[in-house]
Order: sequence, then structure tokens, then C-alpha cells
Amino acid sequence: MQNLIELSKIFSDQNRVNILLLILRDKEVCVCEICDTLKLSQPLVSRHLKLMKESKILDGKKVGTWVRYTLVKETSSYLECITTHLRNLDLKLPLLVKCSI
Amino acid sequence: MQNLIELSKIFSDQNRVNILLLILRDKEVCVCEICDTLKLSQPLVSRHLKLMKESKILDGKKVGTWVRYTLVKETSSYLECITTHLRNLDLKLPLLVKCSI
DNA sequence: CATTTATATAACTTAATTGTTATATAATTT
DNA sequence: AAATTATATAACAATTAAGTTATATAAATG
Repeated sequence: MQNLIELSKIFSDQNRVNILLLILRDKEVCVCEICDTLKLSQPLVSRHLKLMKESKILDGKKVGTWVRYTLVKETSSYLECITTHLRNLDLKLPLLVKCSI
Repeated sequence: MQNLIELSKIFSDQNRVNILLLILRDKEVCVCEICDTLKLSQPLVSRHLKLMKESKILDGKKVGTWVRYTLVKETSSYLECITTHLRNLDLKLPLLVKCSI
């Protein structure tokens, strides 16, 4: 229940959903790839990622100077339902702008 | 997609979720029953109901001075997923305070 | 070790949301 | 038709959230 409300807050922002769509498609992306692909400022992306990490949607692991973000492995039933929903969408998301990792 | 974000906004508020839980359990409730049961002010409840009607989650039909709210019949796949989730929750919601309808 | 690159955070501004109080509308009852 | 009851709406205050700019941190490289 608290989970539902917290997760709903996460998914009520277009930029966060786009970031999540990117991670769903490309599995593991770093901050600069998100910024470049979605044309969002770096502090904005960092803050959204922090929120999603706090809500246990994303994991971030440091690789050198980069931080690579992935979807958490164990998802709650509600999160599962949303990601399934998102995967089934015909998403028109820009191609990943890869960084030099 | 727009649906996801719009619906997520709806479910990111505890009072709206409680109202929805009430309607899920009691099928058809009027505004004053929601106010009395959840101890929320009437204008607040009216506004939340309006939002959920606009988002095509609820229907409201006038019966005399009362307006009886129900869940919409045809739900989107995402809404379906949330209501299923909500129904499966062990909800500790107060008994309906019935009005004199 | 100074510089560069990637990311995070803090301070701030703006916008959106929530809840309240007061008022309007509309059906019902006296 | 005046009073009552149920609901809706408008105007406002308070809170929260989003985005920006500036700065900090931390690893990598010349």
C-alpha cells in the first residue's frame, strides 16, 4: 500500500518514466548516456535516479568514474505490473547515445 | 503511456487511494458516505472524485440530491493491474458509514 | 599533481498539488 | 416558496515537486 503510493509518485513524472524505459530497453546505462539520449541536464537526471534508487526500483554500481544503473532484480508485484505494462508499450524512445565506456 | 502517468498521479495520493478502496469494497458510495467514513471534508472529497472522474476511473450518477460513485466498467490494462493489486491487499479500512439513501 | 571527466549535491526558483474556508447550485422537504 | 440537505466550485494558503545554476567529490589521465 505505502509501496503503491510511493511507486505511483515515481511513475507520475514523464522524465522518470523515460529513464526507466531506457533502462528497460538497454539494461545497463550510465548517467551521461541518459542525459545525452533524453536531452536532460545532468543534475536533473542524477536527482531522478536518486529518487528511483531510494524507492528500490534501480540499482547503481560504480565503474570507474561512471555509475551504471540497472533495474533491481527482485521487484514487488506492483512494480512488476508496471514494468510489464511498460515493456508491452510500443515505445518511441531515441536510440541510446553511448558514452565511451 | 500518457495513461500510465495520469493514473500514477491519481494513485500517488493516500486519500484518493482510500476513496478508491472504499468504492472497490462497497461498489457504490455517495460523497457524504466517503466523507463520514474516511473523515475527510466534503469539498476535498468532491475534488478528488472529480479528478478520478476526469481520469476515467470513476463514474458518478445523480440520484436525487446524492451522487453515487462507482468504478468504471471498462478499465485499461494498467488500471486493471492496480485495482487487482488493491483488491489483494489486506485493507484495514473503516466500515462504511451509510447515509440515509 | 594538475586537469579532465562523470556524477552528486546544495541552494534556489517556479510550478503543481493539497487542503481549507466560503459560496454556489440543485434537489427535497416543510 | 423558504429552509434544508447533498454536492460542486472558487479563492486562497501551505506544502511538495521539478528544474536550474553553481559547486563539490571522486576517479582517470596527461
